Amino acid sequence: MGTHNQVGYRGSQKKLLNLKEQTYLIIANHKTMSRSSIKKSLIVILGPTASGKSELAVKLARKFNGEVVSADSRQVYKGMDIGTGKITKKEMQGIPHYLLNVASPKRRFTVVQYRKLALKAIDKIFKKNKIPILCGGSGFYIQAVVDGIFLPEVRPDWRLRKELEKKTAEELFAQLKKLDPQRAKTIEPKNKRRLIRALEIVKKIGRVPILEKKPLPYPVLMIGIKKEKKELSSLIRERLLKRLRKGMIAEVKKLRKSGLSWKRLEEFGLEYRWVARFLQKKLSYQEMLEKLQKETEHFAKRQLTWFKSDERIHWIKTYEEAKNLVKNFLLGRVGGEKPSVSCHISAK
RNA sequence: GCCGCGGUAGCUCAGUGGUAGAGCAUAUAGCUGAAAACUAUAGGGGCGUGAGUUCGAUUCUCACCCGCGGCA
Repeated sequence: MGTHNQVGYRGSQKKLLNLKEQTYLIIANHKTMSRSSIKKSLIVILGPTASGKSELAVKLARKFNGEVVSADSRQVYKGMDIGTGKITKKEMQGIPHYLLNVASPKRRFTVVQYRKLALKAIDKIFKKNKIPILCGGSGFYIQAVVDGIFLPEVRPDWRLRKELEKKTAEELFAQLKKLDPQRAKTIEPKNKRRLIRALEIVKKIGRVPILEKKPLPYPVLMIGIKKEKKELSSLIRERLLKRLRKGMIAEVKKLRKSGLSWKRLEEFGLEYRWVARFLQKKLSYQEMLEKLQKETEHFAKRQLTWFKSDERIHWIKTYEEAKNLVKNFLLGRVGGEKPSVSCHISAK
């Protein structure tokens, strides 16, 4: 858990905020919300899968002169469209979208790359005097941008990882404990993937540095789409059937043909994992449907677990609510009871 | 009707003469360069029914009930 609080951020941010608020007040007074006077700020749309994030983002972008930056760890890949529910040209309604199709599925894309590209995109949008809308369901990616997590400059070493993969979690944990007891204290002792990464860092730079965070220097409004569990489950079902009708299985076949291994498809999870298993005749069509439904519901639950602890998020049910939030946010008086910006960890 | 196999957690099944386990499901949580990935925690069972053997039976014996397969 985040025990290492950076109280320092709070203070400096507050100062920043006050300055901003004043600016906004002036704008509000003059009732001149013209493009050129909009100050830097970021809107984040998040929520569980199938909750309707993309649509909301486009609507808000049209209303408030914004552009969308995707925060989806799978939509960054080219050729993965139907299975990831990537927005279509038509659905974009002329609103530019960034961070879609920026990577080849043959290579592994990571948060660090995402963060760099996303910040670049956001900057580009600011230069056009527009409002960036970060939209997606990958909590880690959103956090990387908004809280500015700084991960150690150690690139993945796949050869080393393959070596370490052979060991058991117990062995890896023991090794880490010896080399970096500090990190060993907080790591999940049975999570091989994390243990391997930690050792990778240790072997390169001695120890895993304490996580650094540098929140964005401008206000952020986080909006979460709230859905009842039952409704979400039926949304997932409908969407799944729609994807199949649109040719999701053919898409996976095509990816396979383009040279992706079954193992790689497995890694993508959900639609790609289960369609791949179906294509390998490891289960029936019906079983695939059932599995996919369940797994997607689980995924949605995991997403909510991730977002739940973040008190900055304003949970909404309708477009109207979102619209009002954004309006007030841009006027500098967003939800008085809730700080629009606060340090993620200190909120815990 | 006869023969065989089976009846254990919501489901699929392990298992033992000293009152039970796994996977999945359900609920909950974590997350330091794979995050749709990866990892963990919890609840839940008169072991088909009745009798017998035994200090003790879910485990052995018998009868019965139910399911599946074969023979008639």
